[in-house]
Amino acid sequence: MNNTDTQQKIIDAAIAIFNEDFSAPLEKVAEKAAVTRRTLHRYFKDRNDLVMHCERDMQVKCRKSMSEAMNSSTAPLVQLENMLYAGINCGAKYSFFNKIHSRHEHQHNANNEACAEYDAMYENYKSITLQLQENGQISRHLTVEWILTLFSSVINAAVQAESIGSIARNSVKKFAWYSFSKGIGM
Amino acid sequence: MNNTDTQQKIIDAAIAIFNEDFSAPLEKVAEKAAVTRRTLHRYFKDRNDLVMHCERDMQVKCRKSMSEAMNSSTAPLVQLENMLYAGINCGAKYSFFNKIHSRHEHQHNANNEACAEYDAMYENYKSITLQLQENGQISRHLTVEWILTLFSSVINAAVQAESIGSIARNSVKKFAWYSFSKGIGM
DNA sequence: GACGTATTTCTCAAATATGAGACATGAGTT
DNA sequence: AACTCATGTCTCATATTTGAGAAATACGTC
Repeated sequence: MNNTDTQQKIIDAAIAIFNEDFSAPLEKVAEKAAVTRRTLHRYFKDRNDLVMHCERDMQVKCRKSMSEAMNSSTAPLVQLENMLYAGINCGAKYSFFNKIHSRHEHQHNANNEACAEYDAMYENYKSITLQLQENGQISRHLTVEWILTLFSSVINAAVQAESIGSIARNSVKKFAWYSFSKGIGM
Repeated sequence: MNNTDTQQKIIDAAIAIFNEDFSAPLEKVAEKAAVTRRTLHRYFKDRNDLVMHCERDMQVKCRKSMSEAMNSSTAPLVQLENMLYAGINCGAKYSFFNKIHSRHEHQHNANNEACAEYDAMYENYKSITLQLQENGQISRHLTVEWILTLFSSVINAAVQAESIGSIARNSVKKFAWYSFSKGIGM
């Protein structure tokens, strides 16, 4: 196995584990990644280094998916739908990225690259929402903040449903979009 | 301060902390509860004991709120709305209770009191949902599982929105019910 | 103001988590 | 078969977390 593969495998495992339990011992990450703790430490100096790589990875992957969704159309509604699917596709990467940046402990710093990315996503999203509200395509009495919170929540729900496997994989996205779009008054 | 007050204060703090970070050091719980770690240990034998007390507390509180909601009416729709509000009122207690019982690691045991309670809530909820679907009051093409997942997610969203304070406190419940009810095709 | 109880402070031993060196192993390359 | 590179194994030092004893202190009550 290529060494960048291993590194990525560890990062993916870490994101999955830390998303559920941020202070979980690195042993669990190693276990999930099917490597030794010793190997993990060869790739990442320490816990903090690993977390930073996770953040970077999430930032890059989420940005990529989200901008693809944005570019998929000029119609805000289509963009929004594809952004929802993009979030679901990113899975834990999206969930954790959001969680970490909306935590209380996390004090925001616009100079930080990941924070800037989060801001950018937020702004993109906000402008689409406002446009839809102005056009009267979605409810005007909901706040943009609530709509964003709901957006993340529905993605979480979908990701969770997929991982539990309680719902047919191909139905999840349809359900998610149905519930979200109706939920914002479409 | 009464000693049961202190115990409860610690449990509440623990639920809030563990909900966000399950393996967080007990120091953080003590800090949140505004007591010394030494005091915490006088009330709880060890970490596991504390977690068990948290589970028990969540189980009792959630059951109480949920059964009140159930008894508030015989109309499924009113029951459902009040169950949503009940969940939001329980805050982290509801979120964490759900999280813990729907985790992968957690293997379910119907003999366990808390698990039984979770099952009971689930069944209650399920029967209401099915009734509404039969009556044609909500969409029939969504599965009960998805509706439950969405229910929990919307509660999480509301709880989070309240704790962040990004949305006026009295609006949150209205938004949540609006989005949830529309989201299930009402 | 004395008394009992809860809590804090200080301290320390045990348990667990972290990080890394030294060497063995094993798969793939030439 | 000799070589390389990634990974595993075994080991150990250090750091952090955990749990509890002992004495000091705060707090309400009588």
